[in-house]
Amino acid sequence: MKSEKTRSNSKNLNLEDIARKAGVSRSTVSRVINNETYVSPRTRERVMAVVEKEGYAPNPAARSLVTRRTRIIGVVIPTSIQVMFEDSAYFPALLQGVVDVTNARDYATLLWWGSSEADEQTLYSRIMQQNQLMDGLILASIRTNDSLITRLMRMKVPFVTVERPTQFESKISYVTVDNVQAATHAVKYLVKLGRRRIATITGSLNNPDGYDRLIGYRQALREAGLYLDETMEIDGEFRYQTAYTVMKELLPKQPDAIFAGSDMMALGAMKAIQEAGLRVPEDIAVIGFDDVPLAAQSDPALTTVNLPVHERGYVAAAMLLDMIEGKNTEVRQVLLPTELIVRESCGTHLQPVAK
Amino acid sequence: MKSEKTRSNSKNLNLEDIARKAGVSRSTVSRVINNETYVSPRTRERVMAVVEKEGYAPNPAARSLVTRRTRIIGVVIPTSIQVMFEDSAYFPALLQGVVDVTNARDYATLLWWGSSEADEQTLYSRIMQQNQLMDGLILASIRTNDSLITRLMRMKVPFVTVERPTQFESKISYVTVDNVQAATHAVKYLVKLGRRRIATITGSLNNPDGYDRLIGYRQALREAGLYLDETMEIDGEFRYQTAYTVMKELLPKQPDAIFAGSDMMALGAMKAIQEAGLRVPEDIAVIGFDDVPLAAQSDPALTTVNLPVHERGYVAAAMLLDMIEGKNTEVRQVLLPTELIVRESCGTHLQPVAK
DNA sequence: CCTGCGTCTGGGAGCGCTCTCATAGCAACT
DNA sequence: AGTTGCTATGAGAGCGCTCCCAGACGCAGG
Repeated sequence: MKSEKTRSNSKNLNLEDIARKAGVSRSTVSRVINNETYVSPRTRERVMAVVEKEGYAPNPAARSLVTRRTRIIGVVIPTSIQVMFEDSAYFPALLQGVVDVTNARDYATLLWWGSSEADEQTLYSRIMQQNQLMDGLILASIRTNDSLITRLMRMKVPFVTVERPTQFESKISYVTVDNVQAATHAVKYLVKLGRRRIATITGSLNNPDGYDRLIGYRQALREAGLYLDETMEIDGEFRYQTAYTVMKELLPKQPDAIFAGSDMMALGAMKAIQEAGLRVPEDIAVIGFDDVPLAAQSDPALTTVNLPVHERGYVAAAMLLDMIEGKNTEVRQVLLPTELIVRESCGTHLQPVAK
Repeated sequence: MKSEKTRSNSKNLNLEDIARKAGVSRSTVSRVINNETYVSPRTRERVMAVVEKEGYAPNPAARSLVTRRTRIIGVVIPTSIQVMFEDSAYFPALLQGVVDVTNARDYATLLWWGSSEADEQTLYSRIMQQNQLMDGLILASIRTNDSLITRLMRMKVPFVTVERPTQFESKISYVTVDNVQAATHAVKYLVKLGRRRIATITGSLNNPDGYDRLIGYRQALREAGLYLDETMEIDGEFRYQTAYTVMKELLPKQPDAIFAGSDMMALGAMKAIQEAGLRVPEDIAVIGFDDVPLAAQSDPALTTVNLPVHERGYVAAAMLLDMIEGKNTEVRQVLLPTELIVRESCGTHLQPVAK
């Protein structure tokens, strides 16, 4: 009995194998699978039949070795999710927006997500090491003055951020919401309802979203001719627990309204207010930011600013793919519209103080 | 003036370039960057100096073309997140567990996440097309009788599921929680508190988690000698809104306890109960499943079953990488422990009915 | 008949790595 | 001096694709 090696039946065929089976050359098969012109209909049909029968798929490594394209984009989220946005659905919604685009345009999405343990710089080193693996990057929650940004610019890796950059702003493509304008609008709404002692619990100020919302708050007070009191601005780190704690410190100052930089912080603040025996909105109005699903279900239901998070990911991904494919090479900055969602936590129905 | 082409200064160097600069051969540089033996310390040092100075990183496509390894794993989540788990943090936590492992072991994570529009089969076709791009897969929320599973098995692509498979169970490696046992334990707890008319709002029954929890519920009633009433088992689809609706239909049957297949459903049920003027837990006890962050903040705080979601992803990823690296080739099944978290929604403090 | 010009096909080079094999150098034994 | 064994290095082939170029073929016009 001849010793015949039993080869793995799952062995992947290559172009040459398909060419042989179809009685054509490697080049012709390549033309067919890349849907190029200059192939006769008869040949094309014959090749396709073999390709489908054998379940052939081109080897992506070989392909991208020569094309220098991978059809993969990376999404970078440095902080472990719990730290940054707790139980809100921000990153899932953002990611959903991204994959809706990459799915439709036949790209794959590589997730660069920080671990609780590992530090950001390690993650960034790995990303730079692997930069040839990706055609471009979407950056979320990244400090713009980080060396990653400069390295990416130097290596000419296409990227889009989903926050306003704090550096190189004119050279970086980004998509965000007009935080300043939205915050101003929200605070003016409080003013219009008759509130005068409006405090704010801010998100982390090294995050552009958090920072810009504070700027918007100040601008509204200024335009309303109200006194700016720095002790009425407290950092809540985007966290429920922190907001709960700082709200208690805020109570002795007797604010009549709280503008929170996120819904989770608004809910934390509301809990502290209610535990102190005060009523929302009668004693203190609370307004949030984000419009998380939970906001509609709290008691009282939270008045907040709705952000198009899904769209943020969607637009960023679309912009990135356009850059990669050379459809739109110039730098673009997109500000998505926000919407004030009026519910109960500011007492829209009862107007506590006459204007 | 000589016309001199300005070449991109971001051109990636290759092994040969580094070799020339270090005065050694391609092979030697390869040995150094792969940390192989048989390189003299002097040479290694000299090469490393050049590598670092030039910021050289090997081309992943070229490398995996010959090694047939990519150091990339895929995570497959077919349904768009909103459909399946609403605002709970299930998938983020699962993903966090996965990336904690891949980060530590220097793998990259490719996200195959369904779009709302695109159907699952399209996604699965793309995955199969790209199977050479990944060393293995983690499958979440996939119907085990799907053709994807059989194709993966035929192509000998290593994979691990994070639910109990409904088919080929003995041939598939998976990691999940002991849903049956956990549900039995939870329902027995209700029995011990004196509840006798215990209804259940189940998750989707084509999901193994949802199905097994129902099985556990029935088993507990049987063991307690209680009557099994099929009209007391209603599908809540894992959704807050659906649970809210079906709970209203359940009220006329006068249950004294609800075992919900998820926390979100428990909260939906609680809302319906309270809106009907009944009290939780005095009139109806409610017990959930998942221990989402929100469960601790509801009123009353929800008694529920804590699942190690992060660990589920963590263990699955670790198992997959072991399979890929040939450290552990045999099929393994892991059941992670659960924990009953007693809060207020079952009235632990007040024991409404004497035993 | 040749030439020109489209359409279609095949062969060869080369992308940047790894891996096998050959070989040089050197020390320690016969 | 020859042999052995180990360390250290280099050369060559080849992974599976794309892309460039050469050439075959058919058909028009001179």
